[in-house]
Amino acid sequence: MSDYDPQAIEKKWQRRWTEQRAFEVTEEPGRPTYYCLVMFAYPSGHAHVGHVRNYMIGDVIARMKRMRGFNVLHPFGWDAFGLPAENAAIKNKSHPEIWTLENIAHMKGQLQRLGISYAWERELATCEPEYYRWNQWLFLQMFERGLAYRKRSTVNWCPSCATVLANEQVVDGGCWRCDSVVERRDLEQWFLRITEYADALLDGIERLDQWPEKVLTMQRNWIGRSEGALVRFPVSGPEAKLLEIEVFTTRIDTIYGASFVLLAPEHALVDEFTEEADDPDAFRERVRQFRALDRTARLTGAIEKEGFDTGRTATNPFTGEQVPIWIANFVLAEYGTGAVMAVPAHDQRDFEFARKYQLPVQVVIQPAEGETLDGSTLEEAYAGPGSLVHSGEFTGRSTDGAAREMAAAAASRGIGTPTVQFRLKDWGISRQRYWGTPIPIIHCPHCGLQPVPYEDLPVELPTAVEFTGRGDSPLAQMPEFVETICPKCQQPARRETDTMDTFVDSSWYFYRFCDASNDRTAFDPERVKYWAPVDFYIGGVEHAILHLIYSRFFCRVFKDLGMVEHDEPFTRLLTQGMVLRDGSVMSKSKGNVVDPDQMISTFGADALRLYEMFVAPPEKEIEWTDSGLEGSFRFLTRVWRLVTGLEALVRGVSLDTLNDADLAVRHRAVRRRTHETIRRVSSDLDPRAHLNTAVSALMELVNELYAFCEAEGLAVHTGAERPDPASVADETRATLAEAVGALVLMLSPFTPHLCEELWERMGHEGSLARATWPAFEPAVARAEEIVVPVQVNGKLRARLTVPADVSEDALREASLADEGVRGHTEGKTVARVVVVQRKLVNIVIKG
RNA sequence: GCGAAAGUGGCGGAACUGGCAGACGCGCUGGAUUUAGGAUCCAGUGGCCCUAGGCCGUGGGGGUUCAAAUCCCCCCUUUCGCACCA
Repeated sequence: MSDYDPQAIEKKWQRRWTEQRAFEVTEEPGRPTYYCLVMFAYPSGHAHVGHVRNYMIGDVIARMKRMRGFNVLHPFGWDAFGLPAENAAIKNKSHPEIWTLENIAHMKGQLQRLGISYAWERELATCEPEYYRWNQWLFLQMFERGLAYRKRSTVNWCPSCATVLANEQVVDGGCWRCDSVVERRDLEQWFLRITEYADALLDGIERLDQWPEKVLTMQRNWIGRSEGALVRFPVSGPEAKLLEIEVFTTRIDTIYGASFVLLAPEHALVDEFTEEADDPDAFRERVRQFRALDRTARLTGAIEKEGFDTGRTATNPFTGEQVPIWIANFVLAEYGTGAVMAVPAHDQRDFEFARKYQLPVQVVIQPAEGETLDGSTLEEAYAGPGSLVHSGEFTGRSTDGAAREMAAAAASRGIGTPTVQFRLKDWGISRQRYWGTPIPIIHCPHCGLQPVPYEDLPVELPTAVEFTGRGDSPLAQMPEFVETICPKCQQPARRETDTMDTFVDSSWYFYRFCDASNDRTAFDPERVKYWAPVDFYIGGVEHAILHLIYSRFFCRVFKDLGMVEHDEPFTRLLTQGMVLRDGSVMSKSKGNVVDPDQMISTFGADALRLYEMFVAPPEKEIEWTDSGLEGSFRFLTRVWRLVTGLEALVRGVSLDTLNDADLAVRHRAVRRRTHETIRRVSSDLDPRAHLNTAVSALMELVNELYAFCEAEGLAVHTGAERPDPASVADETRATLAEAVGALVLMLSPFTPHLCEELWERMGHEGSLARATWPAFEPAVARAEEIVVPVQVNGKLRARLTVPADVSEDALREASLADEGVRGHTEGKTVARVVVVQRKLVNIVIKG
């Protein structure tokens, strides 16, 4: 029987933490700081045990760091703008704010029932004007610096969400949120010039040595830097019309093999050529067909490569030869210049195209070894290194360095320039929806785009809005919002009715936490300097390119504004694995969600917390199992029985008199285990963040203490009776007091309620939240005797118990003399004895 | 197709720097306690051989080494990322 009652204990301590404001923080100069952050939450309604895992990892780290003397900032907030709120409002004929605030209240309750040690006084929600006014402020700062600008462009349009998506939000041609097939639309849009920082963002990756390599690779790919050259091919035709096709190539070293030029169907010259074609209608129709091709298929390469001859030619500026100009469906208008030089011998796509349409294939690179390549017999393009052939004055050069040299040559002849291209595009932030930050711009028919004056911020979202679900922006339908006065000429003007992408909100919230209630600026740079950058950031890998690249971009903008001093916002990143059930991610639609409240009411928050930390390392996916949770609960019951059973014995016992020299072997063994556990748990938590093995070590300590108690005749293991302190030796009581104290302290980041309760029962004053992490004493942990395995030819044959300070020679002699070993060495020649001090002996024999 | 990570008992996982493979937990088996069940406690639990004892064993094959889950090469599988980016 156990009287462990998690519900009562958890309620008691949660109330006490709140009353004592145990986790609120202020700046304390001179103390080391630690900023532990979990990605804030979208208030979708209910947190499930998958979300919760993220927060628990953060809480264990935060609590541990606090006990190790750090001033820990561990805040939480809400990524509260976004489409689901609006959709729910349309469906329920309600208001997004009502839905959002209700969800926040519910989820906050869930988190509080888990006993997470947040600095709740810094809680923020991005839908509050007190927050989003600073989005507007930052937007205007960027507008002033040309980092926010407006342009007409073809954009990704999600028909279901009725809004624009950034490139980063299009996944496999579908909307990242609802999976609808993304369409193309031409719209005037606001962009943030993230490309200005493309090189800086790429270079910064090199210094992110505490980020998972996987995330860095994804960011590198996303930025997609490639060095190459722009080269102009003059179009042949009437001299009055000097047309040129500019191509981007990374392989200018193959330009002597460029035997035709390919244009994207959307290229500007295509319309020109259409008009001048022999049969403009037929030409136009073919172009139309290409342009109408499914965009997803074009982007993913899922279409057959096709093209047609424009009938025009251009001059290869290096060879002077006339090469045909074709239009090809696989050439992308949005990358480079929308035109490419085709070198079929050395590019597989061009090769397939050339073979299909019988276009010439000229080999200009010969590999150093193997057969000599021949354009007429080639079976696939050769893209490797080699030396240049048929390349005019460059013949004989190695591909190594030739590209740089030839780009320079192109530049000096005025036919091209070395250049760098990025796959990264500027970030389109306009959204034609209501529930987001209004873009603080006024369109004046006379003065053009006018920023809303800083003193008029925030531009607040009007509350009396109708949600029709019609698809156009609700704000655009509200004359009282739209109609305004131009701040410059005082004439009637119109407000911008688009709102900002919610990723703007989440790109700097970690700074706002440092100074959450500031109503004069976004944040005080001094306060951010005190806490930031974030030391440990924990969240899902799904944000590897979206949120994490935008935040790195904003960090640089703030640095240029003189508001932050660091280069990177997040020093260490941990991407936690998802919690699966029946092999798939938990979701409402699959009906496989595990509700934390239900688990809490059965087993308590502590058991849930422990289970999620113990089952696997934080980075790994885990499969939810009820029996695993039961096992964790069982362990906590064991801890409860052990500590409450010993409570009277250890209360008030001084550890000062503990001295190994006076102790029996069995007591020394317990102390050794205690300190060995302190060492292991400490390093498992920090820096390794292997929370699962830290828990294992604590379980081993508990097992050892049970065995010790049984051997000492202390009947705690059955819970049958509580020993009388007067009948137990002082050494035993002190040994147990040390062990149990360390156990409760080290377990407390995982199961804080249980440990607080036990700590109090053990007679300690004050909350564990402010207690000190146990100190590791190497001298105690060091064993006087060690067990050394002895191998013969690599096979384990004996274990020797020897003094810890045994000499190499003595160990060798003892090994050779061991009876079990001699059975294997008898009559053989010992060729060699490998002795690894304190670790192992390996005897190598022959014959 | 390219790139990265991973593959260890019935299951989740451990083994940190090349040094006792399987810690810890789940599950299972046996025992104690109990009217019974549950709970609890104790013991056992990689496979094979009848045992003492031994042999085999970290996806498969090869290699380096006194010694390999760990390092190298080839192959297989899974997961993730990228995918006509010129």
